[in-house]
Amino acid sequence: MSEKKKIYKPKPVSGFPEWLPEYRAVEQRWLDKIRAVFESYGYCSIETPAVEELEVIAAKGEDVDKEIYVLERLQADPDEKKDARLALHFDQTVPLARYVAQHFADLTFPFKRYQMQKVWRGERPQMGRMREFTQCDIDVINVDSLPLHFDAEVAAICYEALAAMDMGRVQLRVSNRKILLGLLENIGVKNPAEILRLIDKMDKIGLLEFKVQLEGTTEKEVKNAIIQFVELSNAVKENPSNASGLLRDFIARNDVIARSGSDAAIQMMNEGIEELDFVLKQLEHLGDGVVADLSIVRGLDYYTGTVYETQLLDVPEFVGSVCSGGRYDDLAGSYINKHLPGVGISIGFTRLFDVLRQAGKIEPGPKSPADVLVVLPSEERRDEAAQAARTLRERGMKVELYHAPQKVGKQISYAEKKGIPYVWFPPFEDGLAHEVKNMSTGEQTEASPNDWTI
RNA sequence: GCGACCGUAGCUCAGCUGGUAGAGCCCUCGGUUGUGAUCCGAGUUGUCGCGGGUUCGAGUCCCGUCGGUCGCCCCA
Repeated sequence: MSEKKKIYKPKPVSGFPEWLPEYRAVEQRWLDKIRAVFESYGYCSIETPAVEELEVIAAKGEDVDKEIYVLERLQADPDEKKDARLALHFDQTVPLARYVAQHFADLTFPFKRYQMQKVWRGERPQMGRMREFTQCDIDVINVDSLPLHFDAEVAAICYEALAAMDMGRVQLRVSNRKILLGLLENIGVKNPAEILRLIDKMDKIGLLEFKVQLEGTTEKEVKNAIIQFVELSNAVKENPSNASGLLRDFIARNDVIARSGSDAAIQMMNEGIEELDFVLKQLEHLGDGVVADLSIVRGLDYYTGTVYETQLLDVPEFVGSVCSGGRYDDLAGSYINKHLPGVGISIGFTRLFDVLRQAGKIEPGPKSPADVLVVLPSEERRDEAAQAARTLRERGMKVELYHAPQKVGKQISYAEKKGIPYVWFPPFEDGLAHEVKNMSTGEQTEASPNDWTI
């Protein structure tokens, strides 16, 4: 009686992506390139644990709570309530804050670090949105004050990292929150969050729909000022090189601002304009890869100045940002009694990779890293084959030795399927020479493991 | 978390208004002796997501449930 084996049918867990070897190879190559660019600017690497105490993560507050995965044992002890609850981190900025506070005495400031790790968010997955994904973060943190220079530097680094991969045109869009926040405060907006969210959606919904949704949110005078700002924002988009001129002009002409404004608010706007101006000037060498875009707001409320988003111009079907960040006045205020301003930007690596993969923009790599497959002619000749493989490996090649003395055709077809470019034939009989076959041309020549090169 | 759609072999899917499962790909073997990608032949593979209901009979209809895709919220 043959009882049927119970099979648990494998299925993917939605939002937890995994790739086949040929795509994983590309992913690894890309990560190496990003790392190389980060390090070329002198940023160091750190890694923090996958989990933090829930208290630490929830310090960011509000509606990110619902995205946090908590960690617990299936069979928890009844008295385990006493222990701190653990949670998977949902970004790398909060762990960085904790890290900096914790190792404050041992770090050298400005602290420049990059971090490439998985993060987890309990969201409904869809195109470009996962529950587990890799982010490549780069941040600078300093004590008391942080030069504006870094706002430009981190953006330039990320742009360079993206350019190092073959992904078509990307555009980094920069704004400064002080401009919009100053304006809204200035004109006395009572529900800034709602307005900000709406402005952030401008690109997606268009000016017409924007005006419709703006109806009923606030009084007329304020509304007009906002619409004027959005029109200004569109004008800047059309003529990004004149961003600061357009902005200054806007303030000078706007009678709502002139009449009702508080000095502090106007000062904030001006500050924002100065800062944006400086950052854009520092990034001029990147051409139209970097533009001003006043409609960029960013949801996370700790950003206080410069903010960034990045679009893949050659994948129009995906409008989300693949690389975002900004400046925060005080990163670690909730963990240490120091003032630690910072600026950082994060490449949404998995999003970037998956969107490009689905758009057919990524050429898969070989299924094996090997350069050479050494054929095993027979058990009697295994030593000779293994020796040839060792010699080639010692000379720097990646070499796989076939595992069983099967028919030669089978061994070659294995190399073909795995994308191994060369097949090595040890002598099949005493006195014969080694041979090597180039799989793409089919050409086969005599060769010696001691001096053959690819 | 809310809404719409979907769930048949490892993969992509077919299965008409209910009558007890099929194709292509993949995989394995073969088309003699030491050479792949083509071609030809043969073969293996399914609790039709799960549970219940209607029916003489359900992959096919109904309910529930779980999973997936997309949209919204939000974001990398």
